Amino acid sequence: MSKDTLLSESLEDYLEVILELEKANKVARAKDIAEKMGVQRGSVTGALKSLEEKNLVNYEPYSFITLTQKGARIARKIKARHMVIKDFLERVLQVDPEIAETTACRMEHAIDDLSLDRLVCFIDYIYACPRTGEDWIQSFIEHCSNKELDAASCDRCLNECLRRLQKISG
Amino acid sequence: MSKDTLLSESLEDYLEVILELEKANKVARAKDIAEKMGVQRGSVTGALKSLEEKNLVNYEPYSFITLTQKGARIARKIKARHMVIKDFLERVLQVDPEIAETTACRMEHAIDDLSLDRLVCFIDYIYACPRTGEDWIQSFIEHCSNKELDAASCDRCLNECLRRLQKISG
DNA sequence: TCTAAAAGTTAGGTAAAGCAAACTTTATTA
DNA sequence: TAATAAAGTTTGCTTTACCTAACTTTTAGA
Repeated sequence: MSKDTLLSESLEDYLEVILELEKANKVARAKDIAEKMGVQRGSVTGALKSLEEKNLVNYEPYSFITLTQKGARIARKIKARHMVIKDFLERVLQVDPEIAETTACRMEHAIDDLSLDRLVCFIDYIYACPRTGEDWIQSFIEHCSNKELDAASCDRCLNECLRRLQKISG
Repeated sequence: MSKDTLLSESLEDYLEVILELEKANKVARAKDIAEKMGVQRGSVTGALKSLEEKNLVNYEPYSFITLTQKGARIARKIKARHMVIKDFLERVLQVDPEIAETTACRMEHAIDDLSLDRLVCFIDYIYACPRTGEDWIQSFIEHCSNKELDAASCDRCLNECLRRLQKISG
């Protein structure tokens, strides 16, 4: 029924953009899709036909455009991938938001479901585990420039951790 | 000179495969490229012409195939991306090696240089920092199934960390 | 309400990447 | 060394995804 129709990256992008426009305007218009995708209006028509054939959008010439259930499910999935990857790049790897955005746009088509689940879990774990968290990531940034763990900041960081551990184990 | 010729994913894959074959056989043969890429022999000829035009391979009809300096530089870069991503998926996220392999094959084309650098640094940091390392990842796996941090294993994990911290701070 | 502008579609074209099948060159071996 | 097998190339076709330009439909204002 709703099995993997194996979409191209391009069609995945269209679904994602339509989802965003639906959320913003209740309905997507071809012109806005074209604008968001950085593509000519004519190209949108072709993509819509192809998505319609695959039962991912409700579309007929000159009509409004909405996602079908199946289309919406896929669009949300891809958007979720995007957000998780962007989050990881930004909050964990401390990548600049703009770069994180464009890289997430590409990686969202490449990651598999299992790895994504793990990534979600991993980000969660970093912030939940008393051994890591905010300050641990802070010291990652320093590590990035130093490459070598430097004694002074490592000490500071360890004390932070110790304090937290003592608080927990009483 | 050797600036970003903006290769397609497909051509990047060809370079990577040629690099591997060169490493194994000193020289790449079209038949082997076709086999590794899962593509017909005829398609390889086309790709080689295109790579030759871009000065990435030394090629003329019926000749052996080798990478130019520029081609080798790009191929190594992509291979490095592949290895780093695979390493992260396997050793950090604990993704099954086969899935890690195929996902790395796709993600290697999507990641940017800065994020890759950060990822390298991050993996290094996890294993270098006394707060994390092998046992911390071990407990990540448990966290993955439990979702909630469970008191018993968290305690065990904390003790492991404490022991290490005490050893370091004397 | 009628007409221009905006939105949408169609038609024809290009480029990348692949296929299958026919063909040519090179290599092997009898 | 000749003929045959293997490797490589060419040709013609397909699909995807885009473009531009001309055309049609819809919308909105005078």
